[in-house]
Amino acid sequence: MSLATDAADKPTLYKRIRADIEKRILTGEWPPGYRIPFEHELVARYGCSRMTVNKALSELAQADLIERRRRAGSFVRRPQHQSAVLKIADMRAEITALGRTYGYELIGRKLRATTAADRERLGVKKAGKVVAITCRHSADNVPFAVEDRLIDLSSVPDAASADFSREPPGSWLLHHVPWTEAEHTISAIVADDRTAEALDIAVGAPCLVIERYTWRSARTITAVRLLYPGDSHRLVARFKGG
Amino acid sequence: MSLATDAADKPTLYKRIRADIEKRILTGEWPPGYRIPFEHELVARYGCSRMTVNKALSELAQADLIERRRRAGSFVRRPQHQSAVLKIADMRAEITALGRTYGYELIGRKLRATTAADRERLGVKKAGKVVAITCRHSADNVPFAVEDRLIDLSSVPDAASADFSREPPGSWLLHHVPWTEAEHTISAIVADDRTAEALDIAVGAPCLVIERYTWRSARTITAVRLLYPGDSHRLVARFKGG
DNA sequence: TTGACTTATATGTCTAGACATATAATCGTA
DNA sequence: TACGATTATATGTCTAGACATATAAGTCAA
Repeated sequence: MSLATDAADKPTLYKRIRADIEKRILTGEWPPGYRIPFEHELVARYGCSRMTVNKALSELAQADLIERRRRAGSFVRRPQHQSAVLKIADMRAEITALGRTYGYELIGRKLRATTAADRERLGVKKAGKVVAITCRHSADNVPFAVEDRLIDLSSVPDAASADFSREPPGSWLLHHVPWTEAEHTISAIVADDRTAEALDIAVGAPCLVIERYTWRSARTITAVRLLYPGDSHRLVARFKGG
Repeated sequence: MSLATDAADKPTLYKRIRADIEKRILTGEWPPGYRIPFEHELVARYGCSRMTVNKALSELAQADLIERRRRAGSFVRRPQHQSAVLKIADMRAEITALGRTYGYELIGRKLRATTAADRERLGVKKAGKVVAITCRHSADNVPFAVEDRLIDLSSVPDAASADFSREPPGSWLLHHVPWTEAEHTISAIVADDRTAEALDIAVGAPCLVIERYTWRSARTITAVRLLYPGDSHRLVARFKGG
């Protein structure tokens, strides 16, 4: 039998404190600029030690919900519209999540010495070798996106002998490269002849372009350009999702 | 005089521990799946208490760099390309950051009862009133983006009497609404006659579209649609930026 | 009024313990 | 061999202290 008020002893104390404060901020009860109770006040309110409330507040500060200032206290921060978590899912995951059948097709693969354009695109200076891959992802046999990728072989030598006819280079890399950082650039273009044909859309139709440049501790790994039919595809980014 | 190895006693111990581990992960020295030393081993290595290494590891877990499993240990996670922090800056900040002069111009403002299309766009069911705003942001007097916005007056009644002829609705809202969540959708279109004229580009030129839907604890606040010339504007998202 | 100095205080970090809990590994039994 | 019970252990949370440090606020002199 549980107590009358339903003890709900599931979450730990520091998480409850964090959730309590987060709720007051998100509902507007504690607006931006509001000084939330001092640690010693929360200690008294929750009847716990300072380290416990400190952990709750530290996590809120890490999430940019509050700002902590020595001697002054902790303050609710202004919402920051400008920052959003953009999910760029793995192509297969993205398509299967839509309940559609994922399809992959290798269009071209070439191993070559870097051209000046390749070096420009990869952001490297020295000459070297790359694998250039063109492939297409489809959903229910309808073109979903075309991919145009360069892999720097000086960083990922194994890619020279990898078989990309069945496995998309993106997932291959995900399993063969230990850790990476990436930069994304998003823009819009209209389809030229080749793009239109590859995506099975009209010439002049809008396309969304995502360019991703990936590296690991200052070493370039890959540069990829993804072209989506612009009117069908949508990227959804949710801010401050709990 | 500092010691030979350069003591560098600036950062606190837990931050040093966190940075040490992060570095090994990022350089690939500890690849995905690698079991990082147990807490008690790190305690021995750094000569500190368990709470200190626990704080370092907890933050790495929060940042999704490692995964912690009871009784098993802590493991380096696989890199997660699919998540990137997309910065959608405030328009003025974005333009001034480029070293250009920001300009704002109100094109139209209308207070009206919601149409079915408005309700669809705002995701509300009940009838009500909205302010519909169209405006233009420019950089060095060149059109930079056009904005088309609805504000739900049942959530933000003050917006009815706000003066949007000088202040963009985005910054007005930022100062009048306590805290919000948002969802962004990005797509591409080609400019129709009106868009082409507003952005001073050719009909049929590509445009990048960002739609943002904002709410506060389940209450709709605003829906905004931003149109950028697609070949000039770029959104940059950086993943796992230190 | 202004600037320099002092003080009070809230947060930042850390310790040396404690018990809770999930679970990998082992052991025992059918 | 397969499965259920037991045990060992790494992490999860928490405490009651401690000292460090940045800084808001007050004090005092020029």
